[in-house]
Amino acid sequence: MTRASKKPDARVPLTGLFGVALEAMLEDFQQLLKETEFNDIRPTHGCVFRFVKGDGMRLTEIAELAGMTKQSVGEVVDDLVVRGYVQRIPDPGDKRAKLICLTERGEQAQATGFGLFAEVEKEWIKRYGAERVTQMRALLEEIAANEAPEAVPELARPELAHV
Amino acid sequence: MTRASKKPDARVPLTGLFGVALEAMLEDFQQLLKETEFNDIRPTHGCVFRFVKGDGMRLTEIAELAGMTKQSVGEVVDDLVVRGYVQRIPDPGDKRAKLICLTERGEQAQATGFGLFAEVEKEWIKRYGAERVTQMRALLEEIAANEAPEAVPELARPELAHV
DNA sequence: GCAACCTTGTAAGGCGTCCTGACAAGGTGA
DNA sequence: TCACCTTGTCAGGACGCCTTACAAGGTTGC
Repeated sequence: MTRASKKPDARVPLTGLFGVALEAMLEDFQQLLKETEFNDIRPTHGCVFRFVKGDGMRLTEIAELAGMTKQSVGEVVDDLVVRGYVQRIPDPGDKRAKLICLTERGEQAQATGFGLFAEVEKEWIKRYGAERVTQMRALLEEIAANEAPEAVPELARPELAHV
Repeated sequence: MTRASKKPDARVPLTGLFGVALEAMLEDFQQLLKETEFNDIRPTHGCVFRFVKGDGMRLTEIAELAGMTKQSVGEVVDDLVVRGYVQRIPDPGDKRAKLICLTERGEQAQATGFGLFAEVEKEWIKRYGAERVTQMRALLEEIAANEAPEAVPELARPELAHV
């Protein structure tokens, strides 16, 4: 205590705490996912599953949402095609473009994934308290909508939330 | 609204929110760091700066704390040596081992880094409210101490906090 | 209709971060 | 002393992402 004044900023940086929380939650998620038939899905695939909608999206659009290059997302899509989760169908209105859409299996995987995320969150609510977790979620949603609106279109444009 | 019941789990997963918050805060930090003389420090270097203490630590120990392999941390240390932030001195009590310790420049960088993290947090408190951010930090600290105690020794063993 | 320009997606190659496997040198306990 | 463990390093590779360059297809203005 006598030396406490020597390190006024010695608290663990918030970035570290975010990182630990992210990693822990992702591990819980992967653990649950491993028990399903979709156990070949890796975190990287999330950049597609998070955004792709039923009626198909263009690579360019997904890349913008994910904040990645078209090439990088293209690689992920290639992988998901091989695994049977998505397919590229020609855009009827533009011969350059292809619509990336979920296969039936892909739809199931997406629904399962979102369901498991909800499950993990419920588990954390049990562990740490509903009020605290809910408050944290609310703040994080506000932060996300503020700091990276393009990454969370559902929050930035609430009118699309039920599409 | 009529279709709201179709997607009960359509909230943005917490992992995504953690990721966005982490990225945004890290960017704020790097922005500030860029203005200092320590602007060649990258996020990867954090695995050493976060843990290394004044009187030196072994590679093995840092690797365990960081949850990485010795080889990976060794690579980071190599880089930090080249940049003049740390040095390896032979362990007097064990000829196999080397103590990794901060140079004077390294100590300054570490202090600056922790200071900037505190500054960014203050900025976020201004933006989002002291009470909410403080509550979030408290919860995150509890989560971290629970889910990955080895990664946050200060929290898991509070008696060391003022070392 | 056509030339200049933009958009969409892909191919090729590279970089950074992390891993696994194998090992030499040094410590440790029977 | 011998078998075994620990410490750190070398070599090689996986993975996720990037940059550069380009062909094919739209779009705009004349």
